Amino acid sequence: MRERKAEPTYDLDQDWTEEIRKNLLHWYDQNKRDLPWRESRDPYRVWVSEIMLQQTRVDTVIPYYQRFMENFPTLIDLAEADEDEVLKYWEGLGYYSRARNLHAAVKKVATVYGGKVPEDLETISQLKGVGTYTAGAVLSIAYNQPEPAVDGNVMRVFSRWFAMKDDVAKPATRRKMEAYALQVMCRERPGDFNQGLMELGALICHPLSPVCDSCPVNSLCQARQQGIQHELPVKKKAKPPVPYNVIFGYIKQDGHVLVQRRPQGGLLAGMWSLPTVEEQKKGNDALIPDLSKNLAEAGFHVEWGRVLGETDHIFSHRRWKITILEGEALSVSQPLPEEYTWVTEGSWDSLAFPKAYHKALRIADSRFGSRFQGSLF
DNA sequence: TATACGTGGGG
DNA sequence: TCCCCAAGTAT
Repeated sequence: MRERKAEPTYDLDQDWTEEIRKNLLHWYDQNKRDLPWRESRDPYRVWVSEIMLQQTRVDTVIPYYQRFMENFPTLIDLAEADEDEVLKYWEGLGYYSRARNLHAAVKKVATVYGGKVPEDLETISQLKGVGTYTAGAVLSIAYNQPEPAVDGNVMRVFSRWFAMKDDVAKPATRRKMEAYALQVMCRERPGDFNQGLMELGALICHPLSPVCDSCPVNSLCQARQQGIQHELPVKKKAKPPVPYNVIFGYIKQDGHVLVQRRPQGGLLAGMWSLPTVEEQKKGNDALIPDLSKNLAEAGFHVEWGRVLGETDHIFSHRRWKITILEGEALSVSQPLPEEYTWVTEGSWDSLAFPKAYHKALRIADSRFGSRFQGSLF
């Protein structure tokens, strides 16, 4: 067992605790949604769903989860897959490190743990991409262990139940919430209790307009009693995205387009792209020599042509103002550097591209009138 | 501890 | 258009 750090304990009123468990579980039994990952308690299936659901809406995840499970029905299937295939099934979901970490972790489980997802907190927490929340979620849902699984929903619910004004953006606040969660936890039904908390946050205890009239525990909620449910949770505002000028090179030769795998770390790590340069201050024109230089260092000499179009793409932390520039490869590196490859124009769905590049490829396709038909998008 | 890391939906 | 948000983790 992992040693929990010495967190303060909160001696909650016993009657309050029992009533909240009873009301929450009863409400969950009556109102829980039919979701694909609730059809079994297979630890692998629970695990995949929890990774996909990180910072991602349920409605967005459902089709991805179904496609993923049809193609990788068991942990061994996923462990034996190529990383490019895994990324292809993650294409468009975002936070792509989740997919690479999950794949690496599943391979470790297959080889080191005999294909069985670890059942103890210490071991499962060492797997890539499995943090405090995911460890608690898998252990409670799949293995019925009384571990807290405190996500954004649970923090919102708790901040209201206990009228807490701690900033939920701070890691220390979540640790405090986990201490509360351990106190309130239903030891008989840990998985349902954790899911009930999250379901309440998702269906009733909304961020902006909580439906307190429909809440099964409204009489037990301190924020409601004080009429401050709309003021909670307290959360520090995020910084706005930083604008960047970006150029995508759409470089052709003999009906093929040059594409490049992005580096293994950082933004869109490991995904395919068009050759790209980005800069905060330079204008787009000033960026062209940088792109030429990058390509020359890889052995490509390019003559630039028309601007094919422009588009914007907003990440959580930066905003790309993209110019798509047509180019013709005059001379080509032999052999082709590892991170580059040629794709037949229009056949983009053989590789996994993030959304920003899908936008650009769609613009280029509309220019050239090719009949691009992506299989997923 | 604060920041990087995607994307899409809704008010 | 803008802002907030959504089942977090790694560093």
